[in-house]
Amino acid sequence: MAEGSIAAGQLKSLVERIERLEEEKQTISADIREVYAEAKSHGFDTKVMRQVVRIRKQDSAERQEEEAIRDLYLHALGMAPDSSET
Amino acid sequence: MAEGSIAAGQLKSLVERIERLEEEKQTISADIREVYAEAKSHGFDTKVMRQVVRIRKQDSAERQEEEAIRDLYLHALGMAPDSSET
Amino acid sequence: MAEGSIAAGQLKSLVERIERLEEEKQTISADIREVYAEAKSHGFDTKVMRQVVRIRKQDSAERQEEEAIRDLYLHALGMAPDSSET
Amino acid sequence: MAEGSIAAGQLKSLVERIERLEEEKQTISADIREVYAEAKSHGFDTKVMRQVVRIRKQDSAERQEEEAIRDLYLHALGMAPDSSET
DNA sequence: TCGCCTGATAGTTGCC
DNA sequence: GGCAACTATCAGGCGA
Repeated sequence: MAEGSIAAGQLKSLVERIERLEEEKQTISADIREVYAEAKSHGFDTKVMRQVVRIRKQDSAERQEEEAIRDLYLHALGMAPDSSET
Repeated sequence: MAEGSIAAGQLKSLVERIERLEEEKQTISADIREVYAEAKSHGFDTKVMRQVVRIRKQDSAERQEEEAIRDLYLHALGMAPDSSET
Repeated sequence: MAEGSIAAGQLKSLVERIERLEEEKQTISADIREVYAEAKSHGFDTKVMRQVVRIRKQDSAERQEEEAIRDLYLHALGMAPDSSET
Repeated sequence: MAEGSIAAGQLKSLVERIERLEEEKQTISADIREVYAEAKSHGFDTKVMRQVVRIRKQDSAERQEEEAIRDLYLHALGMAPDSSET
C-alpha cells in the first residue's frame, strides 16, 4: 500500500475496456474484408471499389476543409467567419 | 443492357455496407480514444498504458524472439543489452 | 496599394523557401528508407533495427522512468514485469 | 565468432548512416520552423501560410491521384493505360 | 505462398 | 499543458 500502490482495479478496468473495444474493432475490420471478398466473388474489381469508397469519403472531408480555409481567410481579413454560413 | 443495371445495384449495396461498417469502426476508435482520455484524467500515463496493451497483445514467444535479435544488434554496436529495455 | 504588393512578394519568398526545405526533407526521408531497404537486402531485421535506433536516441534516464512505470502497471494487472521487455 | 557473430561492422555502418540522415532531417525541420517564425515576426499569419503550403502541395498530388484513378478505370475497361499519356 | 507496397493507425512533435 | 497536425510504423492486400 506504499508508493507503488496505484489504483490497480481502476487500471485493470480501463485496460480491459480498451481490449474489449479493440476486439470489436478487429471484428468490424474482418467484416469489411469479408464484404470485399464477396464483391470480388461477384466479379467486381475491389481495387476500384476501394478507390470509390475513398473518393466518397474525401468528398465531404474536402468540403469541410474548404470551409475551414474560407473561414480562416475571412478571419485574416478581419471578417467574422460566423456570418458566412452557407 | 440490363446487365449493367443489375451490377450497379449490387455494387451500390456493397459499397453502402462497407461505408456503414467503416462508420462503426470509426465510432469504436473514438470510444477507445475516450477511454484513454478518461485514464489520463485519472492520472495514468497513457503512453505507458498503450505499451502495456501492446505487450499483452503480443505473443510472448514472438516477444522473446524480437528481444533476442535486438540484444544481438546492440551487442554488435558495442552497447550493453542489459540496460536497454524499452 | 504598394503595401499589399510588397507583402505579397515577401510572402512568396517565404513560401518558396519553405517549399524548398520541405523538398529537401522529403529527399532525406527517402534516403533513410533506402538505407533500411539496403539493410533488409543484407538480411537484417529492419523492425528491430528501428527499435535499436530509437533506443540509442532515447535518453537512458527517460527510458528507466518509463520502464519503472510500465512495471508498476504490469504488476497492478497481475503480470510479471520481468518477462515483459519490449 | 560463433552464431552471435553477425556482421557487426556492417550493421554499425548502416545504423550510423541512418542516424546521420535523421540528424540532417532534424536540421531541416528546424530551418522550416525558423522560416515560419520569421514570417510571423513580419506580421504574417502562419496558420494561413501553412494552409497555403498545404494546398499547393495537394494540387499536384491531386492531379496525380486523378490520373491514377483514370488509368485504373481505363484498365478496368480493358484499355491500356499506357496509351493515355497526356 | 511469400515478399512488396500501399493504406490505415498510432506516436511524436510543434503550436496555442 | 492540452490539442492538432505530421511523420513513422504496422498490418492487410496484391502480384509474382
